[in-house]
Amino acid sequence: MISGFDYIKSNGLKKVFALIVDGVPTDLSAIFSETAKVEAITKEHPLALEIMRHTTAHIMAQAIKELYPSAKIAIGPVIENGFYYDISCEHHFTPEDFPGIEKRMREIIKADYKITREIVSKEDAIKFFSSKNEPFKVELIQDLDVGEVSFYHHEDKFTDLCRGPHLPKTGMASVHFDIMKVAGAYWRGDSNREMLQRLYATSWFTKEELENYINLLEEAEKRDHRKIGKEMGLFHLQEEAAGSIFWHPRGWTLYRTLRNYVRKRINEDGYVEVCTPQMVDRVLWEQSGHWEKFRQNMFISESEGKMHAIKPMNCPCHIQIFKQGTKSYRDLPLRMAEFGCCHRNEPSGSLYGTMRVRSFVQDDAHIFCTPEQINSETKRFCKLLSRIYKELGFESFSVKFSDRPEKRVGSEAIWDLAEDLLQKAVREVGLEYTINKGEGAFYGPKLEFVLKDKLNRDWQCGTFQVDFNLPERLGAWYTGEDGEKHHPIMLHRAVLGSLERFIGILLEHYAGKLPMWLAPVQIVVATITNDYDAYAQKFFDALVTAGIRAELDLRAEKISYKIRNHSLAKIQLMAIIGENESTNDTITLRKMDGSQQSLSFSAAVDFLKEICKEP
RNA sequence: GCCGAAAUAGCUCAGAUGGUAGAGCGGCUGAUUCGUAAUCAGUAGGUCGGAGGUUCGAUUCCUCUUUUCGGCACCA
Repeated sequence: MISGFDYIKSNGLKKVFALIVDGVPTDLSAIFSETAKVEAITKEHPLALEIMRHTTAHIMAQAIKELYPSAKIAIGPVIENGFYYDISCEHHFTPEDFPGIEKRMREIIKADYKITREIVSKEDAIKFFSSKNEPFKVELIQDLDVGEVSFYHHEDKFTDLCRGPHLPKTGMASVHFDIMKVAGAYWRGDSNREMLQRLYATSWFTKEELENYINLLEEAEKRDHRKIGKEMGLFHLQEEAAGSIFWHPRGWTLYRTLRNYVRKRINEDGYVEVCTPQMVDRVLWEQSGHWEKFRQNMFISESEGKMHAIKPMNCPCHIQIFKQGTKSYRDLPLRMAEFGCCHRNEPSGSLYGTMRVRSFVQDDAHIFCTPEQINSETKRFCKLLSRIYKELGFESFSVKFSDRPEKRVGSEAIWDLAEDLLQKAVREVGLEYTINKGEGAFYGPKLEFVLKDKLNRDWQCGTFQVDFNLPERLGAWYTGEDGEKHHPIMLHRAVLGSLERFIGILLEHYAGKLPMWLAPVQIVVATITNDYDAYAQKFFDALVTAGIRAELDLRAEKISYKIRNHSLAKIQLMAIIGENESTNDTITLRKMDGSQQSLSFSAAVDFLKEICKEP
């Protein structure tokens, strides 16, 4: 048997963070057989950063315990870009405390304490943390279904419960970290339990990486759709209608353009569009089961002794249309779409710009079909969605498949069928997917489509859910080939999700510089002096006739002023009209980056028609 | 909903240990007609988020409340 330290020494390895012994990540202190398969984790290894961050999280906990002895520590995991530690403390942490904690952390790193692992029996571990007045650790250990746990000691200065592995000494942790923010977080993610203080930190091997990350955050802040929406004059929100959007002319133009584009695509794909009531008697929601489950989140209106709910979704209404008259298997699949405005009383703390609102419109549709049609409808939808995402400028998206949850309705046979059909269909259209075990809806399995934006952030937008419950609950049926009555399968689907949210995503993805066909103002025609107003007006009129969304700026301002003005509003193209243009019957088109080209009057109109063309 | 922070002119922000506020941009008026990201001058504009309380006096201190921001929880 040899130790990890022996191993790296005999192999002449340096700066090893940890080892992977027979496939299991372990500390350098681990003892293992000479014949074991060993891999050294150095800086380049994918696990290295994670291990380093984890140790840094412990160092932060140690620093906090030393500076605030009354602090009780909970958990401190690694997350994307860094780590956090949850702490219960009488002292309310503020960003002013961060430099002090960071300073102490750097001292701990400099002190280069040895980090050692110790195996402790469950009983002793509980005793130890009880004596240290660490109730969260005690609870964690109590809930572990094992006989012994491992401790990590920073010499005699600090001890934490942890599975590891960790760096062999604190001096190996990177000093390129930054405590970012403090926020509340429920103990064990349970909203009924104590709220702890969560300190978030980011940590990197090099200063450069840390700076890159900070820059990325700054870039994300610049792209914030709330900020860009204001700069572009798209919408506003105000106190009297929290969670609902006031769309301004430019914003509403974007909204309508996006909606009409989707409308065109689904129309081509064999959908019919409907419009259903905004308010529906509670009886229908009781039948659908929503009243029982979501009553808290529904807006209610009462009149003449009747209680209505403002619709939180469209599906029960679509079933009402389906139920009109009789349906035969020949009517299926029936693809029923609606850009219906839905209201959900979202918790106040969850509201976020246009991304999470109480009043929104989904590009919603329900496909009524037979079980045999699930496969072809799934494929059809995947193709539609792929095309729409691509045309909107999203190069890649991923698919998640959620299978049967514990609490569910429907027979095992139909779940088997639906899950198989769904997965098979996704494979057949050539999409890769990952499985979200047990995450399906109670009424059926589902697919979720996740977009990646230019900042590499994920946004779950599309959804495709098989439902073999609601049509039955609401009494929808069709006559099959066999002459018998059958309940149709209902497929709930959306490509963009909510338009409000999707517009937010688009704004952040493009940093406001939308593709021309989506831009609310495609061009501003601006004159250099008022002598050329007539020529500018003529060009502007030609553009409007050609269906271009143009605006005319005849103000007696300098051209540089106008350029700055419109550039700040993210207008990407301007027509500059001065003496040259007017005398030569040309148009100078200027892009936001300053590049420009001169075209004849008619060529300019054609050019604009071309670049503003909707896909 | 929970924890924490914030709210001052249309926007971005400054400010006073309690004596009713200030800048830049924007608006308006006038002048300027000037070729690629801010022309000059003048002027108007604020119950300092809302409601109570303490005080001779509150935008400032206290309580409540609304909204926003950062997270957590939630998201049919």
